[in-house]
Amino acid sequence: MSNQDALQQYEVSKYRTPDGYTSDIAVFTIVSEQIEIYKPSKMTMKLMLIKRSEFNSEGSPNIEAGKWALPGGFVDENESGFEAAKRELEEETGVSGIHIKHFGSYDTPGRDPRGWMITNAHYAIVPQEYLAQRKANDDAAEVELFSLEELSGLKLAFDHKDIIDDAIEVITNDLLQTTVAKKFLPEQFTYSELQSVLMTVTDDPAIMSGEAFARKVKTLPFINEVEGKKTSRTSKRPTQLYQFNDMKVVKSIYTARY
Amino acid sequence: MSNQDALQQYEVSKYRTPDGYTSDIAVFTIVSEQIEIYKPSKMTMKLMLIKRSEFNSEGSPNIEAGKWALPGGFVDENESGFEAAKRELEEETGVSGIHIKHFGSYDTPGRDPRGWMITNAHYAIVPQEYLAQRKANDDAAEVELFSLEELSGLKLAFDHKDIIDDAIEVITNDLLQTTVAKKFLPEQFTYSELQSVLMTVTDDPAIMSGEAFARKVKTLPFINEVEGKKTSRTSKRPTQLYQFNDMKVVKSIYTARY
DNA sequence: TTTATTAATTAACAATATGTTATTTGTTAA
DNA sequence: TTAACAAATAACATATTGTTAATTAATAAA
Repeated sequence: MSNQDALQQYEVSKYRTPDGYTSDIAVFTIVSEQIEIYKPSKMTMKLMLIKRSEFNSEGSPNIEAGKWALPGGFVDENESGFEAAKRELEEETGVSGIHIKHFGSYDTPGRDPRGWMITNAHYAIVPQEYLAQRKANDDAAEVELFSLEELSGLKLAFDHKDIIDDAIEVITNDLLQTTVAKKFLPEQFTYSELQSVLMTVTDDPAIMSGEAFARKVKTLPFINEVEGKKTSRTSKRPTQLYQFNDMKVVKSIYTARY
Repeated sequence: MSNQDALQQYEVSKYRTPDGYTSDIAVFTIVSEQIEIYKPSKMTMKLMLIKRSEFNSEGSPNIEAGKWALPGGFVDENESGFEAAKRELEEETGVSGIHIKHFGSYDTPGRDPRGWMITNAHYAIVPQEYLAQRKANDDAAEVELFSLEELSGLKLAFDHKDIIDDAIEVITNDLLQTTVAKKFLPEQFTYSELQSVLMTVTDDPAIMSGEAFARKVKTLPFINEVEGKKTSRTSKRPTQLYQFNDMKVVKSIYTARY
């Protein structure tokens, strides 16, 4: 019996199938407020949410209208959920080629009143300039950036509260245990800029201490000093620039210091 | 316009929906071969695969027959993909209450010749005794444990090669960066047993060195010495037992040693 | 021009932690 | 008794960290 024959006898209609397949994206950005020139910026992690409108694009009343939600939408038949997320991110922010990563599936029965709906959750990292641009382009749409603390007070659509909580945990871990921090930084950065990014998700004293961290950055095998290149972004005194190389790092909790 | 009204106007049938929604499980176990009594066992990580049969339970010819595949199956309407994975794991191994974790969604168009099929991939950790039991119960079924090296030579169904590669990467990272190693160990274990588990996925010299690792285990905040309790499983000389506490650990690559 | 200011950098050094080799211990089995 | 051997401890040179202090290179105010 060949695979062909087996295929002919397979009836797709035999099983009850989901009523919808969507992708949602938690878009994170770090907003840096440079209080004064020649000072390191104060960085804050923010999440972009949209307010669900009263009517959808076809004029029908919208489900969960008025609540804040993650951007997202239906997956087309000829694309993967990941591709759909990329497409929707571009539709929402006008940005492509940005870091985006799948981190979970949400399919609890009853999570969406419209039926058996499955969503794939992704997080994306978008530099703040892009989002500022988008906001300017489409001022009517209700799009807003919320700091992680502000999120707890919001009315959120569907099970997006759960998805967002998971997204925050995942991005926190990834920032500390992988080199994604680079997606929040310019190609070349100072130790204090890297430090500020990490401090949006950790208060580890080994990272908070300026001298220790500055010394440590020089020894990390996945970061290179850019010889002779300096900037005055963060200090009057020109400051050494660094950049990530493409080394892959996995470090165990059994060899760490505590 | 209330949510109720919106719901009434929503037509489920408007969108093309997937043809099937499944869950697959990569079942890992560590096989320990104790060569001699009073010696630490040699541990090897293995993955359980099933050989797809020629005909399915209803007597119809089976798709991808004869190839090795991850156990799994269709998600029911009234359960989540995670619950389906638990159910299927229990059907396959007779075990419940075991560590199981979702790690990815696979939905590339064309991945399954039967149509638009979405699968959620999970990994499970099952102590070898359970699998030995299962094998004994159901000797006819083609179920086999493969070491990670053996996997590369196999003919695998669908995109299970990709899923398995991802599963191995995920479990490797989790073993090193979380405390899941405990799921491969008895409640109380010796430093050399923990070391053997970790050595199935790493060759970090800081973990391989007996003296250094034994010293380090005592200082890890997420592992407690079980005062006064010893075993002779691994040595003639009674050996100190340890156990994990429930501390949650996240350690950054920026503070590790290289 | 001089001086105050400040982030970055370097220095200094005690306190910890690690890698390594050697020694001791507790037990079994010959 | 004694050999064997994993575990445990010791010993010590080396490396890393936490901390505090000093220095540097620039700007901006006086």
